[in-house]
Amino acid sequence: MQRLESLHKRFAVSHKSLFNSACTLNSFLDSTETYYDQLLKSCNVLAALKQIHSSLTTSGLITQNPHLGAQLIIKYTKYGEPNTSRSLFNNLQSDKPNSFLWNTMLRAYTNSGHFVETVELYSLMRRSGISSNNYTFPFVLKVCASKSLILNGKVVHADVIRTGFHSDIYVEAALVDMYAKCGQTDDGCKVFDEMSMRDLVSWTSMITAYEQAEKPKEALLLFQKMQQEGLLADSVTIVTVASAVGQLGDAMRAQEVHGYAICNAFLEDLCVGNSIVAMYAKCGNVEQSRVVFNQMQERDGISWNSMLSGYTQNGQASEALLLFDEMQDSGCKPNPVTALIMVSACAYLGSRLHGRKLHNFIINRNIKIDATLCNTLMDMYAKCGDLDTAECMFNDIHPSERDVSSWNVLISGYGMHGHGKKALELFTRMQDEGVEPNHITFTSILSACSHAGLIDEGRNCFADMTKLSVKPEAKHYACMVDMLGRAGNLYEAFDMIKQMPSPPNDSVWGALLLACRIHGNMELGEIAANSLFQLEPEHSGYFVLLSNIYAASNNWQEVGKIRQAMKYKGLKKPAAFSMIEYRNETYGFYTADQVNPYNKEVYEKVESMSIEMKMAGHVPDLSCVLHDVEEEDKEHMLNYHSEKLALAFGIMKIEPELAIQITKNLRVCNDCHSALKIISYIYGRKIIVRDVNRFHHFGGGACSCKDYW
DNA sequence: TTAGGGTTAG
Repeated sequence: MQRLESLHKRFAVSHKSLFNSACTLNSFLDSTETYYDQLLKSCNVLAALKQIHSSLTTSGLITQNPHLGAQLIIKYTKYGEPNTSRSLFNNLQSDKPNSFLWNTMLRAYTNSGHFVETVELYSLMRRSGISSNNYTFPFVLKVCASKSLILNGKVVHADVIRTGFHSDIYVEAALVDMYAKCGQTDDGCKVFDEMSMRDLVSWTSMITAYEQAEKPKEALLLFQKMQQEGLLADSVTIVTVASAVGQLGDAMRAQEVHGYAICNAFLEDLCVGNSIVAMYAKCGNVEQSRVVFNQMQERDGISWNSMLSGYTQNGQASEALLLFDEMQDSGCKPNPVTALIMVSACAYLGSRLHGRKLHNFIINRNIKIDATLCNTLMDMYAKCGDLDTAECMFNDIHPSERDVSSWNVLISGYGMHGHGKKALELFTRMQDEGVEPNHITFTSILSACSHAGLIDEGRNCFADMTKLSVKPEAKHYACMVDMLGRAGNLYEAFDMIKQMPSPPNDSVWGALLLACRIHGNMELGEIAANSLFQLEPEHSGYFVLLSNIYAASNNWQEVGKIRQAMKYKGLKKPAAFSMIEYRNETYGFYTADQVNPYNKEVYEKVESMSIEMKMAGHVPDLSCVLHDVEEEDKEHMLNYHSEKLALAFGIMKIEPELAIQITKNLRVCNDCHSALKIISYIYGRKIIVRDVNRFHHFGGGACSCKDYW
């Protein structure tokens, strides 16, 4: 309070000398603002402004010097009184109209986010015959850029040319930015190419334009050209360049950018640090992200969010959960973006416990649940096996507030749980309610048809795409190939790939390879695998699938060759891992796990389950063991698959009336799949398994996937 | 005596 009183005294002293000169006023206004800003955000700066305003009006100074009025206009708007600014502006300009005051009012509106008012005022300015100048255009263009008002932007561009300011470096940079943000990169490029002089900001604007248009190669090429012309980047340029490298996913270039930032001391800039963290994560080098993150002198919410999302993107959702705790310990408050990232992490993990806890956290912390967060929460529940809650949330959204993503999430939720018919019903309902399906809707519905084996319905949906002008992309073809492959129509699937308008990607060939593995087609399997080895030479999963095909036909020689190739390339099959939740705790099991706390009990149960299954007629499917070993050893290996260990744990611990839910990081093997079916029958238990592709609901000796997965 | 370029989520 004492500090506040002294401020008031200083204010009074300055106020007395205020009439002496305009210079005193400006510095006074600035100092008032700074002091109040720093000391008390809620302090009544407005009262101070009003006092000054009235003194200036009484003395008549305000009409003599336009800059005094301009200061008040800017500050009134800044402190939440745009209307007071506007009436002051109206009074002043009716007295003595000049461009400077108009520019000031435009500046006040633009910088305080009153975009509609900026556009309206500019329009009034034109009608009133006040001439615009090089200061006018950047403000208006900035609004057109941030609101994607391309039509208004073009009108302003015409005004720029008409008034002869098209060679002003500030106006040109603003034009480049406006076109870029309106998605018209080519027009922006044209302005950029025609510039007679370019400074760092012009170059950065154009580099950003390419980066925003997801053309990272062009962005980086331009960055190179800029350096060739002898310009040194600043921190803003580096942020954009880092983002472009992230889009490209080029780990080598990521190191170069990082090096450049270190050499030029840009890393001290918080934004640069954040962008480097995000860049490394997008290039798959999340360890390096963490190193940079740990080295940062200062961190804000974006730093934490970048690191959290880096872990999630790279499949290290558990690390994200740990870091989330650290974030709170450090005193950084999670924001809605943090919530979104963490909900996605829980969805990835398939952890219902963490998901629910997080949802409660979001509610308790009053984090606003907007449409996106709501949809992500629904998605999380569906992916954690709690489709009921996802449905409830969907029903709770007012019909007028359901967007296309809300429908997509639920359609895809039904799909992954094998409820194809329900997904189709929802697909029809959304259209009846006037919501247009987009490319994601079609991915969800096609995949739902595929999971449920609804071939004809799937074909119809694929045909609907053209009718609804949604262009089929590779991912849609992948769903179709998966669906046809499931039905055993391998050659029809292969024909579909050949007819694709764009080159097939890895997911398309991957779907064919999976179908070949299930139906034991070595000929097409080899074609698919060879294409995959060219497209994704480092992806171990495809090697494993092909070796599965050979193993199934006892072709151990080929299996050996693949193992050799994998060894040569340094590829390893990721360790199989299954997770189960019991009474607020999460338990994880690796294959042949020797470290879990229930080791002895679990292994005893596995052995007894194995006998029970045999008695019920289960024959171990030894083709699932890739190693060329004795039959008896193979059977032993099968028993210790991670999902079987988790299952044994679940049978022992989880109350009989509750479903046993297991999440696995890879695809469930054939033997485990039949074992799960038979166990569901013997023990009369409901077992839900989420594997890398979908959910399997086991009960009464059958699975919802109808044995295709 | 006013002006142009930036990072995180899906």
